[in-house]
Amino acid sequence: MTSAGQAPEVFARRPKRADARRNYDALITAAREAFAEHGAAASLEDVARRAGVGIGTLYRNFPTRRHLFEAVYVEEVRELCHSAEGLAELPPWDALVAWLHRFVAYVATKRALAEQLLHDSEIFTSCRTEIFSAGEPLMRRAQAAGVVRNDIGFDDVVRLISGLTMAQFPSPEQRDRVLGVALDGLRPPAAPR
Amino acid sequence: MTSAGQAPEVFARRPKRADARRNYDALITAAREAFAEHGAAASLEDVARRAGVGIGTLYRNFPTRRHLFEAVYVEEVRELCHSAEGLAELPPWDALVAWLHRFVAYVATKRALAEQLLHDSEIFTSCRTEIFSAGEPLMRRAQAAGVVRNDIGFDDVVRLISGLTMAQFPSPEQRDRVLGVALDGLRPPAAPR
DNA sequence: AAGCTAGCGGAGGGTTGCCTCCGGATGCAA
DNA sequence: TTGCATCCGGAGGCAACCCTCCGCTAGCTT
Repeated sequence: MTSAGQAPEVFARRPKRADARRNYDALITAAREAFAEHGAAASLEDVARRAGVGIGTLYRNFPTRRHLFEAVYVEEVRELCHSAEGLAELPPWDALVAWLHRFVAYVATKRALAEQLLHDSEIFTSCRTEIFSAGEPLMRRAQAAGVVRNDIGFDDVVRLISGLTMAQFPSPEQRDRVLGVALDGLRPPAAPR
Repeated sequence: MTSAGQAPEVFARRPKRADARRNYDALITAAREAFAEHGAAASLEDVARRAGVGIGTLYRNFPTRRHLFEAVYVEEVRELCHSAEGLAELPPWDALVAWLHRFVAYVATKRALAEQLLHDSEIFTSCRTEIFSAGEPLMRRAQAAGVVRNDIGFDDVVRLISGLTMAQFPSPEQRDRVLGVALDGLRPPAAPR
C-alpha cells in the first residue's frame, strides 16, 4: 500500500503545514483509541478532546464520521500489510501461520470499525485488496508445497480466521488453541507435519 | 431453560393482564427487529413505535435499554436450546454438526446484542450455561465415539464456530465451505469418516 | 522580520433520543 | 355491572451530540 498501487484518496487529504499535520495525526490516534473503547458510536467531541484539538479542527479534517473511520481503518491496514514483509524467508506453512497470527491480532480490535465499513464502501474493498495481495502469496506457496489443502481459497481462510478474532477469549492460550484447531482444518487430508 | 434450571429472573417481570402481556411480547418482537436492523444503538422510541405502543409502556416493562437487550437475548437462546431436542437420534458426528449449523444460524443475527452483553452480565453467563447444557452432550458423545479429537473442550468449539458467524459471507455456499473447514479441524488426527 | 494565509478553537443553534409523569382507559373479579 | 387496580399513551423537560461559523493564531515564504 505504501509503494505499490495508487495512494488511497483518503490520504490525499493529509495537510501540509506542520501544525496541521500534527493535529491530523493526533486525531487519528485519538480516534483509534476512542473507537476501540466505545465502539463506532464514540463521541466525536470526545475524540477532539483526546487529541487536544478543537472540535472545529476535527470537522475540517474529517467532514463526516465516516471519513474518520476510513482514515483510521486505512492506517491499520497499512500497518498490517507492512508487517507481512520478510515472512517469505520462513518455510511455507510457518510463514502462513505467522501472518495469520498477526492478522488475528490486527482484526481483534477492529470489530466496530469493520462493522461500519462492511456496508458499501469502496475504501473497504480496496483495503481488502491490499490485505489479499499481502497474504494470498503466502497461502499459494503453502498450497504449492502441499501443506495446505487445495480445495479452498484465501478468502475462505480470511473469513475463517477473522471470525475467530471476533469472539472474545478469556485467555491467550485458549485463543491460540482454537486458532490451532482452525489451522488444522486447513491441512490437506493427510499432510506431513 | 424451559423446564430445567431456575426460570431466569428476566421473565419474572412478564406481566399478567392480557393487554399488558400482549404489549410485552410485541415489544420484544419489535426490539428484535430493530436491533437486527440498526444494531444495539437502535432508538427505543422507534422500538415502541414498531410495537404500536407508547414510549411509556416500553419503559414500564423495560426500565433500561439493557433490560430490553436481555429479554430479547434470553428469548433467542431459549429457542436455540429448544431446537437441540431430538438430535440425539442422529449418529454422533451428524448430531453435533447439525446442532452447530443451527448455532451458526442463531448467532449470525445476534452480533450487536452479544457485543453488549459480553461485558459484565450474569444473564449472559446463565444463557451460556444453557447453551452448554444443550450442546456439550452432543460433543461428548462424538468424542466418546472417537469422531472428534479429545484435546479440546466444548467451549473451544463454541468460540471457533461463533466467530465464524460474525464474518459476513457473500453466499451460503462459502459459509458452509468455511464451516466445513472448521469442522475438519475438530476431527481426530486420523478419524474415520 | 514582516506579511499573508492556512489553520485553530470553541461558542452556540439545532436535532435526536432518553426518560418521567400523570390523566385517562380497560381488563378482571365479585 | 360495577368498581378498582392495573396499565396505557405521549407531552415535555433534560442531556448529549452534531456541525457551522468566525475572530484569532501562528507557520511559511520572501
